[in-house]
Amino acid sequence: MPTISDVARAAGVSMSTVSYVLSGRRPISAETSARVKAAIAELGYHPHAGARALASSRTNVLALVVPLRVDVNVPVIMQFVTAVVTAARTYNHDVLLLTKDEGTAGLERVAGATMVDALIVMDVERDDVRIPALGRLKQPSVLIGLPDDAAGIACVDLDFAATAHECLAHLAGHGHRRIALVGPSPAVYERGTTYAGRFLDGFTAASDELGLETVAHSCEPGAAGVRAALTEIEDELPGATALVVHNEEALVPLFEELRSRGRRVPDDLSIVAVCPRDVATSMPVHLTSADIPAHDVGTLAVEIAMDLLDGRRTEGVRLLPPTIVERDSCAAPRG
Amino acid sequence: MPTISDVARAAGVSMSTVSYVLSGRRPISAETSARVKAAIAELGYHPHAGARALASSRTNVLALVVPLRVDVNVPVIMQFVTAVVTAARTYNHDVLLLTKDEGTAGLERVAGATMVDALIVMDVERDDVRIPALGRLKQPSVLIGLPDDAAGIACVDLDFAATAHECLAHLAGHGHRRIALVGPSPAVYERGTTYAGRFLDGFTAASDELGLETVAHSCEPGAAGVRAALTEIEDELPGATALVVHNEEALVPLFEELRSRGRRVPDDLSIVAVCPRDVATSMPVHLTSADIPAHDVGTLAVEIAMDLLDGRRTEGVRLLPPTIVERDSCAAPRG
DNA sequence: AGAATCGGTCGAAGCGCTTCGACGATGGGT
DNA sequence: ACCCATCGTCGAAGCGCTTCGACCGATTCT
Repeated sequence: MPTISDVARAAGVSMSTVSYVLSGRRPISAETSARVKAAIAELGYHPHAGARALASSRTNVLALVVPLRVDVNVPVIMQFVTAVVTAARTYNHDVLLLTKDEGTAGLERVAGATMVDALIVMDVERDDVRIPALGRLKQPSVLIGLPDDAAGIACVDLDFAATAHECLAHLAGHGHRRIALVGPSPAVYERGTTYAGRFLDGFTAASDELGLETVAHSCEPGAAGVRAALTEIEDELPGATALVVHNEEALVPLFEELRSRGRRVPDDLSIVAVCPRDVATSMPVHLTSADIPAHDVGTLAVEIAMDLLDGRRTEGVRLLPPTIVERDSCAAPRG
Repeated sequence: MPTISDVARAAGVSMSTVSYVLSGRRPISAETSARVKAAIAELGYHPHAGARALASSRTNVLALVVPLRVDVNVPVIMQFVTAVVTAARTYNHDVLLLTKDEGTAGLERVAGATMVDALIVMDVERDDVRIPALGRLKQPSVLIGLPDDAAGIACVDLDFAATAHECLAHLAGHGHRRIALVGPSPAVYERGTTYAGRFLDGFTAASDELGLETVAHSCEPGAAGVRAALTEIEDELPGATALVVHNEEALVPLFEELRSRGRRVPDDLSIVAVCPRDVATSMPVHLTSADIPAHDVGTLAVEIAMDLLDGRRTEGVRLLPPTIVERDSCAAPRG
């Protein structure tokens, strides 16, 4: 492995000149620069990351903390991850992957050891213990999700309240007045990630605003859960003509159940789902859906991290606007 | 951030003693060791990763190259990833995540910069251009998958040929003699990952060995593809009583199609699938399936990497034996 | 014309750690 | 009683890089 001094010798300059060619922090003449670059290419020189980190206290690595809970959102998580990695690369950074189960200790470890310049944390909970820990680190961090109190840490997420509003507005636009929400399982509401609650709040608010008759129900996983939810909904809001489904997992059993009840989508019942595009299009009827913009959120998280590193931009909460994609699951209510 | 010399001063010893306490490379008396550890805890000292890497040429970081192709196997990929990260942590290593689309350049970058001690590469293709590049690196690597020529690089994968054999043997055990394979889409066979071909070879060989009548078909994605495959199968092997499905994506439309043809599982048709456990149990009938042991493969990959780093174990190919989990999709053929 | 400025380069210090050789103090073997 | 090994510790070199101050020659300003 050639070192910077090999390059310097080969190019007939000093080490510092090579360094400045590489970093651009001082002007270097075109010829010198060319000679140095040629030497670099010829020797196949790569600066040693550790040495560089030691001397500059910059690692060009971002930590990304992912939940490893293997539930239905795995593809969405993967979308976040690839978005973050890809975006990081455009800023010449790499990504160190941590799992949530390492908890606070993991954050302290990589930050304390100066392995990373900044941290991006997914799956942040309402009252996440990691937030105070993050605040103590010398590296900046950005949260994907929205805790109750971000304590001044930057956050990015989809605007779930606005998403609920858009879903209802879309259905109202088709003429629906009686609409039910099939929400996540009670476990999700309890678990602490706030998106379910924010969606529900938005749903309720939009319902009032639009003058709709609505009911909201959580939905236990599995066919039985769906059946129960549907039954209760018919009980509490008889004649509902549309469903907002904020529960990816429920989608398949929901279609099964609707089929067996003889209700056709969208003829008898319209549906708007909140789920990734590919899930929406993998259903028997392609669903009109609000996308989870995992890619945008991940990319934005990296951009904020970079801004923070450069001392730009003050922290704060960024809620991305929803996008509803119209497909085949909405129609005007019957009669 | 306290440094090792702060710790040394606080404990009243030299820097090297602190270092030896941490690494255990030289004997240190119990009292000294205790004093040093106390100082470390009190100061909240973390060794600087870059400095350590520079001095020791060990980074304690593994590179993991993942495909970012967002197709149906995303959950499986995620299982690999979490297995690798978790296993790496037990060896006190972290994981740097690279995407396949960076290709050879990404490998050379992180290896050249000495950011990692070893590399684990997923989704290796038949004639993967990254293999020669990997061979040129000074770091060892391990492949997940099985190329035509591993060029001496260690490989880990499920034994797909044996898996096919087990699937057939299981069905034969139930009394089936006429069995069809619903394979991956032609694109998968062409793409270059070898598992599809290995499964097919194993299927054919086992068919002969067990004296079965079989037919194998690729299956285009989507409902239409499934319908076509099923029709051709009925044509070429009329009266087939069982299916081996090596195509996760086809499963949902397959059930739809069987329902509409009035064929019940397992009463009229038995099925063995090759897919993750959760996919198998998310079908209308819980499928008897051969698991993709992503967790084991990922863990083993890390173990091999560690062995390689310690100069232990010679490279080679490790094919993990399959496990068939019996559920509700197999019965004796009718009549 | 002399001072101030700027572009381009060099030398050296120092980032925080590991590791090698050295050294005194013990203790066992003979 | 003497030599050698071993244990426990220290000092210093050096890993490969960045960056600061200095320097020199060429402009530019006044």
